Amino acid sequence: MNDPEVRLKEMLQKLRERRFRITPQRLAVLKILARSENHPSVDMIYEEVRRDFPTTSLATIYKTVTLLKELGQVLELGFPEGSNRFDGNEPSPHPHMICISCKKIVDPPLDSLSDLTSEAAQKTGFNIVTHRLDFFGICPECQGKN
Amino acid sequence: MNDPEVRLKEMLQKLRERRFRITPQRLAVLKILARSENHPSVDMIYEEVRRDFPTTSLATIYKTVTLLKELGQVLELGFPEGSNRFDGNEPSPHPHMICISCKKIVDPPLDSLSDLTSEAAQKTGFNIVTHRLDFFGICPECQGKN
DNA sequence: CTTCATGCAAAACATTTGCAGCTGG
DNA sequence: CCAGCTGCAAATGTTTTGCATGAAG
Repeated sequence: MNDPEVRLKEMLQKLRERRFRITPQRLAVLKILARSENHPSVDMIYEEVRRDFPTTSLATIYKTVTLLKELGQVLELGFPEGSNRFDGNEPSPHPHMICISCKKIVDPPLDSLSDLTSEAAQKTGFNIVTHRLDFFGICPECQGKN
Repeated sequence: MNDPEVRLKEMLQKLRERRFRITPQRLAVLKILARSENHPSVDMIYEEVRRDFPTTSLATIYKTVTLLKELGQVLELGFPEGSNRFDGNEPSPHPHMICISCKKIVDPPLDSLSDLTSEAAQKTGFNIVTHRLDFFGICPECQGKN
């Protein structure tokens, strides 16, 4: 896991570079994303920010994560059947393990897909920009619960 | 590519096994999915079915693809930012190359991910049920168009 | 004939957008 | 100060659902 303090500084740096304002609401979102291991959804972030800033709106959370995504400071994992999840601690593409029971998302320690990516590019002629790899299954905790 | 005729027969077989009715609308959808190489969206299927059965509703297409998915006869590729795409010709999980410009989806000839899957399972303790691997980039045709 | 499928319209749901008023720098 | 942000509510777009009518077997 990356150092949350460092990640927070990097995020703030990117915002300042592009002359975006650091509002209390934004700072709260950044902090949550910088340290999160649990790949929060917009709703989870919203609930947490609300504890400190009860008037915050969902739209602001959406706007903030969208902005951070455009700055390359957060990785969005979109799901059609539910709300999207975000990784601000490690914003580069990497594989995810998703528990279909409790919806937990963890990062497996796997080697990169660079070989597979170049093979795919070479065989299809595509110019590959990014990728996404998700494994779906039952996490150890949920296996016990049956 | 699998033989569309064979795929169609397999699909019909599965429907009959479970005593689902073969309606003209369903048959039209099955045919499109069995032979499609282009991973059609519900809307694309809808437009095509409408040519033969102009009164068909979108809801019926949704119901049919959902049914086929439950029978394991179609693979759904869900996308949060747009409409989902379906592969009825090869319903098992496999990698996809997605053009971010023209939205075309093709199957690259890549070896399976079984090694990576077992490594991920072993390292995390997950019981892996399925997976999804997408590469996003620009297809050869769209590269020319700049 | 009886059960299941169709087609329509309304509902559901996450996300986006328009805009008036507020505020960071 | 004032450009850019917030918060509200309304809009969006895809997919789902309820229900009366129609057709498969």
